[in-house]
Amino acid sequence: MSTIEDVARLAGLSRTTVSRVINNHPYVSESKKRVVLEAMEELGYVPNSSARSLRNQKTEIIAVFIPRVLNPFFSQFIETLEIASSERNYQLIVCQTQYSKTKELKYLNLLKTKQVDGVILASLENDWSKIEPYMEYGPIVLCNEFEENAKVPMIRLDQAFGGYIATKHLIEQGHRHIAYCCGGHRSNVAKERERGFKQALAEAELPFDEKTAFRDAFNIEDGKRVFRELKELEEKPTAVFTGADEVAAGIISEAKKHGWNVPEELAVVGFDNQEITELLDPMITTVHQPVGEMAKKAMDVMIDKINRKIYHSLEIYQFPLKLIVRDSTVSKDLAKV
Amino acid sequence: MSTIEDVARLAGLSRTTVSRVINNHPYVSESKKRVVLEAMEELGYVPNSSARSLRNQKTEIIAVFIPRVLNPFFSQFIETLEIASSERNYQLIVCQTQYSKTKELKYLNLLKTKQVDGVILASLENDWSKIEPYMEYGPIVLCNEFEENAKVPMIRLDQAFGGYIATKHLIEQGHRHIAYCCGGHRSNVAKERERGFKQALAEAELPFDEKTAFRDAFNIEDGKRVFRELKELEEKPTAVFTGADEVAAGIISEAKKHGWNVPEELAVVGFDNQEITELLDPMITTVHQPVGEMAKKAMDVMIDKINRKIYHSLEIYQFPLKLIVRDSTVSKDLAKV
DNA sequence: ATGAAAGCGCTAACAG
DNA sequence: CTGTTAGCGCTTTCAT
Repeated sequence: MSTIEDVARLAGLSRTTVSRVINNHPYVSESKKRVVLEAMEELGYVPNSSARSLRNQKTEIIAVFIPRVLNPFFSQFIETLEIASSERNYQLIVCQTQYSKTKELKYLNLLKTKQVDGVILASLENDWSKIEPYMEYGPIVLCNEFEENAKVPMIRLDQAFGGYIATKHLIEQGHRHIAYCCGGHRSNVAKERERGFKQALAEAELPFDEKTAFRDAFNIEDGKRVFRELKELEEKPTAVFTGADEVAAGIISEAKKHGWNVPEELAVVGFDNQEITELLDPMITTVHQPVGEMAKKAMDVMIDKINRKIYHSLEIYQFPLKLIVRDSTVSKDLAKV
Repeated sequence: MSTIEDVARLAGLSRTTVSRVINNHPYVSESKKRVVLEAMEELGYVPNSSARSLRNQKTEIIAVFIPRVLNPFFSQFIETLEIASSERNYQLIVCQTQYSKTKELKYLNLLKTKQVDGVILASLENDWSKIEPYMEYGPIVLCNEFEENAKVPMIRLDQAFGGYIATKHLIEQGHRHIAYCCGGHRSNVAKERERGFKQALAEAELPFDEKTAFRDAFNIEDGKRVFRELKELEEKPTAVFTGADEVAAGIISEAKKHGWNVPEELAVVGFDNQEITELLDPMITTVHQPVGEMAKKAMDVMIDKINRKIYHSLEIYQFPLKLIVRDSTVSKDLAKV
């Protein structure tokens, strides 16, 4: 492993000059620059990043917190975020909190130990009061998940609107009793969706039925379970709003297995617009979230915070959601009439 | 940000002693140890990891190369790998090569610049001769993807066996003309599967039909395209072997849209045993891969290489594959008879 | 059992 | 335009 010293010696110059060449500083004559470049080439020299990090107090690494990668929403998020970070010459450390407060706190030490320059939180397990103190050590940006009274940049989606348009669509299809099925008790994302859901009901003067409200549905299996509970109910809903396409897919798949017709006997809306929505029969009506744009924005904001070194600043960037109507809410036969 | 110096001063001791306490070295009296611990606590001291990395020539970070996270096989891989690394107190940097040679090479510089302690390659774009030189700078471990004549640890799955059992199963169902549909021309994983596929055909004295061989199918869209090409053929196959559940799902979905019955008119086997295999109707017959075990083993081997500092060592760890028979190859009606 | 001092590889005042 | 020098925060000989 050759060092800057070796390069300097071979080039017959000082470390400073070599450093200047590496960092593209001005005031280096073309001739010496060439000599340095040749020496670097000959030695296969590359600057040691630990040394740079120590000296510059900057690692060029960003950590992103998510519950888990396997959740397609988060895979998609990570996919774009990694591309965005790579384009900006940052590396991305992925931290899976697995919905655990302890893990989240443990990973936050990356900021304290200066192993990363900043943290993008796409999920939130602890109370904000537990997180906030870490901002002394570096920028934290909230993305997707958010917190009403935190003074940090937040990149969010208009979840209330998402809940609203999906529910309104179901009401327009004539449904009067719509089950609510989302994930995360503490999650503000879920709370906002619920708010939108309730608003749509209220506007149509429909009551919210707590007996058909599920707040712990995250995956396919949960969806299947929800359907099984639903079908045992006295007063069965005719439609269900879900907070994830996987949950919707689970409900639909289980419903079909029990001989129910979707959407005729049970209409289902998903959330996220994942690939499976076009794979199932019926194809799933869902709410599209601009995950990629959100990820890119989060990365830009993060890098801005790192450069300006101002961490406590309330900035809100909100992206719109869009309803995508497919067959799980609108009968194909009906359409033909 | 307090440093080891601050702690030493507050404790009225030397940096050396503080360092010994941090690293749990022997020869520190209990009393002084307590004093140091208290001082650390009071200052909220945490060792700076850049300084440690520089001094110890170790970052405790591992990079993993995959084409992209969105591919469910790789999401699953990353999910387990991240958990495994976290358990061993390593951080994981995710690098998406996006099937690009240039990107792969660019990311390999992480090893050269000492930003990571090692690289786990789960995909491979460049010729091994381009990769091998980087082993001068740190360990490279091959996982999933492999290379016949590389002298490195390889953690692999018995892909030839996977191709073999899936194909044999189709033959046992009476199929005589089976399409081959996999991804990656250069990939040894794909080549091995093809070898297994051909072996099964050979044993049944069936010919391999190059006209129904697709070697560029990776996702749902590709699957749909493959079906559309298949159905225009003069001599249509009655079954198709695929290298990914997404591809299988695409084929099945498109086949159903065109009014074909699966498996009666076209039987389909997937690969990976992803969640969607149980979601579609028919549920997809597939080959289960022990991704989690592979990931864990890769992490263990990597850490062993880092600690022993021996990089060029040919070690092969192979995990078995398993056929999971569902409805996309065996008619449900037939089963009832 | 504890401390003084050197040095990991790099960058940036400062001086010239 | 170039070089000298100090120091980022830590660990580890080598003394004592």
